[in-house]
Amino acid sequence: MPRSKGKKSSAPVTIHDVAERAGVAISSISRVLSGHPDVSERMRIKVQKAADELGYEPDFFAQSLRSGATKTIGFIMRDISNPFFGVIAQCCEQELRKAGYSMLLMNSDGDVATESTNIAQLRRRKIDGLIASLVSEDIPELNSTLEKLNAPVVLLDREVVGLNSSAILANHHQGVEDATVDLISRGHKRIAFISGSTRVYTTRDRLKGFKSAFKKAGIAYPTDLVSLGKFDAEFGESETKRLFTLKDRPTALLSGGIGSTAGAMRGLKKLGLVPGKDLAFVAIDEWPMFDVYGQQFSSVYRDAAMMGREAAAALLEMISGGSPRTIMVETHYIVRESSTGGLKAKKK
Amino acid sequence: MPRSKGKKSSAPVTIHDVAERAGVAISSISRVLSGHPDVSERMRIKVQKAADELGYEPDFFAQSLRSGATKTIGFIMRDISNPFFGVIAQCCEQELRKAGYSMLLMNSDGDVATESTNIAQLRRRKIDGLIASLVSEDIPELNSTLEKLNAPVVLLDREVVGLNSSAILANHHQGVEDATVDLISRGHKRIAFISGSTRVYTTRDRLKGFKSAFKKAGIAYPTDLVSLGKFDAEFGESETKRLFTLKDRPTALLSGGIGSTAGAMRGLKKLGLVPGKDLAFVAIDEWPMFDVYGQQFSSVYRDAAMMGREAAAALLEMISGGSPRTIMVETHYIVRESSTGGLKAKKK
DNA sequence: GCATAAAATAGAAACGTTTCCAGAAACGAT
DNA sequence: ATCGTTTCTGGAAACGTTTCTATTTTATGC
Repeated sequence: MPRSKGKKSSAPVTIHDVAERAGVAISSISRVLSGHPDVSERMRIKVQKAADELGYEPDFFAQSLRSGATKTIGFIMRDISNPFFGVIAQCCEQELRKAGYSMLLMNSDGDVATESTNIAQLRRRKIDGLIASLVSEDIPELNSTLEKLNAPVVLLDREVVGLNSSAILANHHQGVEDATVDLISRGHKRIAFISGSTRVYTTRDRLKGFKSAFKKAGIAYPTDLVSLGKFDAEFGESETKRLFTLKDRPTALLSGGIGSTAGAMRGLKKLGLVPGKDLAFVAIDEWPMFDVYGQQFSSVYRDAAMMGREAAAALLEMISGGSPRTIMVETHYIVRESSTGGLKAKKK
Repeated sequence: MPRSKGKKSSAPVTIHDVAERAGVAISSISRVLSGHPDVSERMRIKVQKAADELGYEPDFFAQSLRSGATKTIGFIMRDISNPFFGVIAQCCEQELRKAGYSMLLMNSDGDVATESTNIAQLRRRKIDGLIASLVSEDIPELNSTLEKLNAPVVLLDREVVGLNSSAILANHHQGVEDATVDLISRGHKRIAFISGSTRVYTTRDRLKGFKSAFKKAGIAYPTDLVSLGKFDAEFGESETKRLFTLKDRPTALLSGGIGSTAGAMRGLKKLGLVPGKDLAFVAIDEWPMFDVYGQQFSSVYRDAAMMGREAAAALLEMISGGSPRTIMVETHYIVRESSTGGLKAKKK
């Protein structure tokens, strides 16, 4: 008689309790509840009844320990408070939940060490899959770290060579190129470009679009106005201030990533420069509500919700044996007020 | 000889492997690694060495199954893509991670049924604690559902009577009252008020501040201009349109919650009404970047980051045996351009 | 009715830990 | 030396499942 007789009603009910109540073996309980085919109708009913009466809920840890599947997906982002990532996370979680998976969320704070600690933690938790927006693509031990996870991986906006993972990539260069072409056609030559680290695809692909627009126009791109470093607001702000106090100051600005854009806007404000008037301005990635704020900001738009859904879909596919694949998400240049200005009434 | 000899190098290394390598019992491994005091220096070194050499990482599920502690915190929000909740989640996760906990994130999508499914899921996963912003406070079975979790709970901006949980409450009424008093003092009487469901503390406390401002001014508050229902943008937009096309249309608007505000702003835009000119406008809760957008929006501000940190702290405290407590977070009325306008050049 | 196959069930061995218990070694005091 | 303590260690029993194997029951074909 291993377990006390209902003394504490709060003691969780286990598979043994159900077996005792139904008068059958615990293996039969397991079989019924997991939908095993070799089960008689009589048994099914008897077990179901006992389980319902006791309000039995299988213990997750015991199940996972035995079966190996944890029904848990790791999700690593630089910073979930970034609304762009927030939308991705939300859509992703919805899809995963529908499929019976739960999401373990971790912020990397943009720090390589934190990220690697997080991955280690997720490995110990035996996650069934990982969705991540990595801090950097060229960490030496990255591939082995991810492979040791022994679980499918979906990367968001990252290209890691030699890794057998799926990827959701945005076609940044197209949108940025369109925007830059437009600015050039309006007469701009001194166009500033601020984005994050070149250690990630995002920045490299945006830069590609920027350069290619200048190439098409047959003019050299302004190397002194390209500032690549970090994605955070501080960097965006200080670089904006630096660039727009240069002797030969830019007439237009493209700022990349939601953090950079926030910083750039603050910087401009402090300099007393108004987008759409004192300079032309295009934000790469939209802040929520970009469409309704008083000031109309142009942008290079991409659909975060779709990226989240696609990431979930790709991961679930791999979990059920599918092969990794790369999904390309388009970006679109959206022209609003702020694309004008900056050219001292040259045309009007 | 229960386990194969290093045939597959990818086979995870268990406590048995370490024991074998160090030539000691598995119980000793466990004792060393969990920092048990009754362990000799010689043993400690020997075990540590073997564990390091093999790169041993304890299996999380086995640990949890045996010890009962999961080092996992559930986190339920209406919608993580809401930047306000995003900031809370981010700060919360940071604090919890520092303490060795991981965060299981679930969106309730503002739906009672989904929320309850999520809680059930978290119960099966035996979480050590829950932080939640509930859909509603008056669900009949809510208390028992949460108590069955058998884990400490911290509620965000919710008051559930008879539940032994901590709560992080924002002092909404103060900020809203200040804002309303200011609007009244500027000459407004027809002030519209849009916020979410009265089934949660948030709305009720805001309404309290709104009413109390009118009481102080000695005038009746405009019951026909108070619209309480949902927190989402659709509601905010349609109600704004309805209220501002009334015969006796309001001259000012307070919109509550980040979603409502988004909707309200869209609605105003579609009506061609400009905040700060055609009406006075105060947002309750700030969107990120409120300080830099071209249009300057007044707001009732509260510190989301602090709420996140406090929530984590309160939960960790309860996990280590502390008692539940209620933390009040102040709100502040921040006056910007949009507080002006709406009064047909009455004063100038 | 009987042999044979198929279906259903029970029992027990995992899964990888922690923790309890008992025994061995070390230590000081007599 | 001997005896009690204390300190340390090994063995084994949990934790709550799933799954393998063996056994019993039922169905099938003659």
